[in-house]
Order: sequence, then C-alpha cells, then structure tokens
Amino acid sequence: MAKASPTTQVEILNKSTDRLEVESIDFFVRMMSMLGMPKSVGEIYGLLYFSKTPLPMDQIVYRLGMSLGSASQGLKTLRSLKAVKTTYIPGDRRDHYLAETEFRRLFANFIKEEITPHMESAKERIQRMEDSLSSHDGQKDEFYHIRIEKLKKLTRAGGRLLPALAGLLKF
Amino acid sequence: MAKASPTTQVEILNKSTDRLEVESIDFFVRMMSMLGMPKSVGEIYGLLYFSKTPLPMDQIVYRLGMSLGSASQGLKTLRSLKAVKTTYIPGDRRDHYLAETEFRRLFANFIKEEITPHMESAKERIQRMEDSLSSHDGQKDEFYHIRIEKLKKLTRAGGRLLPALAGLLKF
DNA sequence: TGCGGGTTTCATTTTTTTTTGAAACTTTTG
DNA sequence: CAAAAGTTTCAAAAAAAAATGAAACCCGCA
Repeated sequence: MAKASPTTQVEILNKSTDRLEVESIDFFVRMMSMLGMPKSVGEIYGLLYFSKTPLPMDQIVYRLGMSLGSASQGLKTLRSLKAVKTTYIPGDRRDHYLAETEFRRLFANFIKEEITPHMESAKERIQRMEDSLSSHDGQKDEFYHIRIEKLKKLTRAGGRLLPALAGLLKF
Repeated sequence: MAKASPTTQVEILNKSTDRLEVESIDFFVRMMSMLGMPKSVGEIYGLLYFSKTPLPMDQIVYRLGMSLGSASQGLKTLRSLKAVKTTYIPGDRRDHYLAETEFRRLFANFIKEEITPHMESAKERIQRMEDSLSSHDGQKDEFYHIRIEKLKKLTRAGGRLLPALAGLLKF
C-alpha cells in the first residue's frame, strides 16, 4: 500500500480523538527526546498511548507515515524499555502493540537500563584516577584527592538515589 | 599561535596529573552527554575540574585543541548552568574560568534551567488535550480521561520531585 | 578617536544520529 | 515443501547537531 502522503496525515482531524492523538504524539516526542530517544520512538509511544486497541506494526507505519525500518527499530527500543507489550490477537499473525502506561514502572526500568550501567563505568574511571594519582605522587597533594573524593560522593549518591527515586513516585 | 597538532595533545602524559586530566575529561564528557550536552562542554568542564588555577579561554583552546568558537560557546553554556565562574586576575584582561565543584548546586540549577521549563509546556499541552476532549465528546469516554489523568499525575510528580531531589542530595 | 587584545557571533563544514528501503530472514500455512 | 506474510537487519541517504574560523564586536587605553 502506498505510504500516506503528507496531506493525508493531516486530512481531517475533526474528531476530538484525532486531535488528542496529535497532542499525544507531540507530548511524547518531546518527553522522549529529553531522555535522549529519537523522534520515531516518541511518535510510536504517543500513538499507542491513546489507542484503545493494540496496533500492529503496519498500522503504526501507516498512521505515522514512517518507514518499516524505523517502526521496527522504534518498537524494539520500546520493548527493551518495557514501554510496550505485545498482545495476541486470535487469527492474526501480526504482533499487536499496546502501550505500558504505568509510568512508575517505565521510569524504574529506564533507570535500570540506561543509567545504572553508566554509573558503573563511572566508578571504574574514578578508580583509574585514584590509581594514577597514588602511584605517582604518593600522598602529597590534597587538592586532587579532594576532587576525586567529590566524584566518588557524586556517583555514590547517584547510584543510591536514582533507583530509590522510582519508589518515591506515587502516581 | 598555532593550534596544537594532534600529536602534541597526547605527547607526554607521564605526569600523573596529566593522566588525571585525561580521565577527568573523559568522565565529564560522558556525564554531560548523558544530560544532553555537547562534547565540547564536557571537555571544558573536565579540564577545569582538576585545574588548580583558573584558566583563560585561550589556554582552554590550546590545551583541548578546540576552536575558539567552540570554547566560547561551551563556556557560555557552562556559565548559564553556573558550572563555571570567572575570576579576576589583576593585570590580565582575559577572563579566567574556574569550575564550580559543588554538584548539589549544579544539579539544582540544571533542573531549574533545563527541566522545569519543559514541565511547564507539558502542562499546557495536557490542558489542550483536555480542551479538545471535553469540547467535543461531552463527558462520555472514560478511557481518554483516565489517560489524560495519568499524564497530569506524571507532570505533577515530576514538577514536585525533581526540584526536591536537589535537596535530598547529601554529598 | 583609533588601536589592539579579547570575546562573541554566525555562515559554512564536518560529524553524528536517525531514517529509509530493499534484501534477508523467520514463521505460518496451504 | 513452497509460497506468503510479517519482521528484522543494514548499507546508503537524509536530517540534525556540533565544530570551525573568520568577521564583527566590545571595551579600555593612549
């Protein structure tokens, strides 16, 4: 099927749910891009968020006018963040996607998947700083030790606080 | 003055503080890029973080082998985040930059400057969603109302929690 | 007022990221 | 087993973001 032309996208929009959909896509595109996610990911989630029924990939492609590749990539990302789930529809071979709308869970997952790994490698890098300092200068220079200590505190605080944060969220 | 050639950058590196500097730059480039900041900003902050003396812009340019434009842009960003301060050095017309190393303060500022504004516009967008829904469908459809309610809770939680977070940080 | 060091701005170039689309792969079904 | 539907992968194209460098600007000073 021919991909939707630009005009088709905006064609009617009188139904209030269509306007809602547009706002939703806009909303999540921005939100996701704050978290460093590409536009396509936000678009897909935004579409699914106000969809009463689970949508198959080709519907997503058609409604958003995006390529199959983007949709597949985007859904993969969303699956890895547990932001969508697939539902089984009898008599249909296609996967149907539904948005996970519990932000608490989404948030917790995001921290686990995207932040925690960075914290780990940050700790390693700090360790390397200490090594290079102590091996060479003995214990002489306060300044550098203090700076390194601050970094340690930063990563410790981050490592404890961020995971705790998800628990604090009382939605 | 000629810009440092690539080899000059890595030339010696036996002094432990040089290795520290490299690790620091690496560290902050990654950290900043998690927060959506360009590499140049992380490099500058990383350099200043382990510098005992305030550095003028031309030193930053020379040591990092970056362009004047990048350095100026990067310092502007760092100033706006209050991540560097300028110090006065008698008899020198150049500004000298020093890293602000209290992460608590930095963090609070980052939230205020970069996050809060987005929260505001998110609220407006949600308002628009409610408008388009209520104007058209009266009050019939639970589903959409619930979804919108969730978004409201999300932004409310974000708006309260994020600023509070800076206070929680006990570095 | 004109000079000169220091800095900012911004059009252009470079680099990086994202999207596309077609081929390859997988799975279901006749 | 072959055909077809659905999906993923990935090289190439497009778009977006960042860096460059030169011109413009500012400001103190002679």
